[in-house]
Amino acid sequence: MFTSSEENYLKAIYHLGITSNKGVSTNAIAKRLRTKASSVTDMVKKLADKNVLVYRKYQGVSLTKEGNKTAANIIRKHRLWEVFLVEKLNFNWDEVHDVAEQLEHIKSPKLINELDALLGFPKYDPHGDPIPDNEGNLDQIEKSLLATLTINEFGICVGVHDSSSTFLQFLDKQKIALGQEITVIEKEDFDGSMTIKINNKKISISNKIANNLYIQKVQNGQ
Amino acid sequence: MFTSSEENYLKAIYHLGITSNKGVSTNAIAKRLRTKASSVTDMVKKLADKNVLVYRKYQGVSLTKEGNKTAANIIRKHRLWEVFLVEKLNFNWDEVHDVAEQLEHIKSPKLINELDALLGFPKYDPHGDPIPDNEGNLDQIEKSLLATLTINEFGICVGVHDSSSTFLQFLDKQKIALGQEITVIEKEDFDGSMTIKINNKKISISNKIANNLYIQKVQNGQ
DNA sequence: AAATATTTTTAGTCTTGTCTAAAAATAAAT
DNA sequence: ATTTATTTTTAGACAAGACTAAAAATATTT
Repeated sequence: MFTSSEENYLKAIYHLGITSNKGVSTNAIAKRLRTKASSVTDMVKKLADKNVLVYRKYQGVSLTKEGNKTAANIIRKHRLWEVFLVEKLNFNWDEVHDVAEQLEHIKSPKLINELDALLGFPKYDPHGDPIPDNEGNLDQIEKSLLATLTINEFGICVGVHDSSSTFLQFLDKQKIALGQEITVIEKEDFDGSMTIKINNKKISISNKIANNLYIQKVQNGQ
Repeated sequence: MFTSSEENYLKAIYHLGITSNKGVSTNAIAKRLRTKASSVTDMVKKLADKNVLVYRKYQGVSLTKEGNKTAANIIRKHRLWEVFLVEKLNFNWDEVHDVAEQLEHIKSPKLINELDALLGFPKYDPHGDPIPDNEGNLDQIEKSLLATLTINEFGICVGVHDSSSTFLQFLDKQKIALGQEITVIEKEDFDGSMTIKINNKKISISNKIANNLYIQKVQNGQ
């Protein structure tokens, strides 16, 4: 069994490990958890003793098979709780994160299995992120950042890269939501902004926005 | 804001304070929390500094108004989660306690208000214990221990005194559940056991059982 | 009321998870 | 290939919350 703190480290390392295929650095973990590098070194040694990660001094860490499964399970819980909050308790998608951070540490296999059933075995959380199954597997759909689409390409908005509440609230204001069809009308070379068609309206969005929205291409895609 | 540990102390003192109108003793708290008296003294000083209880050396403690409200709120959360587990997640009433002990420490007013609404604003938990409202008030119904009923008295089973899983499982086996009508047929002076009618069957129960079942009298009662 | 038993508190220690400051290793730059 | 910069680790400290053992206060007996 792991403490909440240990679970948070595992989750952080899992997320950071997805992008880099090298070991995850001490500093990267410290930054993500808003803690100090020295604290990370301490914890990482402890987790290595517990066989959930491999640690070589100055070389960063990587999760073992067991560590990976453990981390995926925490993320599974986090995302299922997010679905619950939105679907059953009328939370908006920008309100769920902090509560789910607490709920993810509750220990009860029955609880999470029954919750999964209550929610109808969802495959994605309210931000479009996939929910790992009990074995830690998650199905990755083919999705592209909106910024990478070319003119006339279109698809369904299926996720956000940044899930900060400021970004999500911005999307709410612009009436941009998951499941909507988006077509690229125009792209500006100068600042990377683009005009898109959504809800049968044309709106202009900055490059930063386009780099934080995931689209599942419907046509012209691979 | 309080730590989980502080909350557990407040809850314990609240429960112990209901019976005794004197200060709650250090040892009583220690026993209930399965900890040592010295640990209790430490924590009690800290809580006194936070103005949730009054502490005088060697005289035990009592909750302040604020402490009482805080404790009631934790119990409110605990019992609402218990209802959720039974009503929505197919938990049996003997399985909910440990999970609710974890869930009660989750911090989110919106979460608990929405949960309350989802459950239809229940007034009692699965063991028949009343759920405090947001102000910490709880409605106490008139209930008596089955052991105190006299022959031919009858009423509805509305709660259990002991909510250990062994007792609850015993009740399941005997097909005794909340909401059922129970009539006292016979009482044995020798050992305090009694014969009762329930589900149109006569069964014999020990004094210990009768001392752990709450009945709301329907007739002959006050 | 003195003697004994019990309860409570104090004093000091331990573990977990964090921190700061300094040392050591690695990476980058001239 | 040295020097400089960055990253990482070590060493030592601290707060929270628990513990043991001893001292002090309160209760109970006789």
